[in-house]
Amino acid sequence: MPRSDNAQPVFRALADPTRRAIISMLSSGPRPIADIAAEFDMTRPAVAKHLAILREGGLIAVEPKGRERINRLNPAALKTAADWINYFDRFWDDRLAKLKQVVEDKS
Amino acid sequence: MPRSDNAQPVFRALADPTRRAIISMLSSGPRPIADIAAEFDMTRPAVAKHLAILREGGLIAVEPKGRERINRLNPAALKTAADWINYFDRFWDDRLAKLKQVVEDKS
DNA sequence: TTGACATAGAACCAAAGGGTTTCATATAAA
DNA sequence: TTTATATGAAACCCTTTGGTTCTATGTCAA
Repeated sequence: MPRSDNAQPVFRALADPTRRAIISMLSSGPRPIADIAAEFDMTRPAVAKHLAILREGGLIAVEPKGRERINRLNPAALKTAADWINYFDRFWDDRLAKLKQVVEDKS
Repeated sequence: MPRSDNAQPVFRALADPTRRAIISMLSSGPRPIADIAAEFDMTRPAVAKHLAILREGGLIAVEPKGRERINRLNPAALKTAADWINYFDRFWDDRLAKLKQVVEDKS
């Protein structure tokens, strides 16, 4: 029986497509806000709000660098959500397939 | 680069704690609505709305049975979200630990 | 067939969410 | 030191969300 309360900020952060896109984007490297905002069809303050929510979920960390604020992905925070979801794997059980996949990815 | 668009209904469904609790609840067996609603401090129509959103995410299926409607968990739908999240595992890489865990669980 | 039960569904409401514009502030560059 | 840049933050707006109450409908049981 997974506890979801502590997972709430993470699931909340993941619920918006823009925020998921930001996560993808930051997986290729840290970026300042304006740089991120440039990729979306919305204003910088809107993106800043999304970043704040991602921060609340622990999904990104911010490092001030001069007048910029560099946003860096913290993928480990996804584990909270992954743990919750993966608990239910046992109910449709494809553990063998998963084992296979993990082993193949490793090679 | 994970595609998140088709995952939207699932992530949306997972974003609410009540809905995650319903998922947990249904993992121990299918139930009619009133039965589910009895476990929460809210009205039955409120729970019915949550069930509708879970249905939109494909997370539950409904089978009419007489005057009841039995809600059954479809855990496979969680795979959509799991795939998206698990993609980022490579960025904090504990693949060996995961392999170990999967193997141990299997035994 | 009449009455109780399980649910659907509409109408409504307050709060949260996702966006905007505008203004303030700190740092870098001229 | 002045100016431009990167961001923070407030105020506001419309839509969505999560909840309610009330009413309607279909099915089971007397």
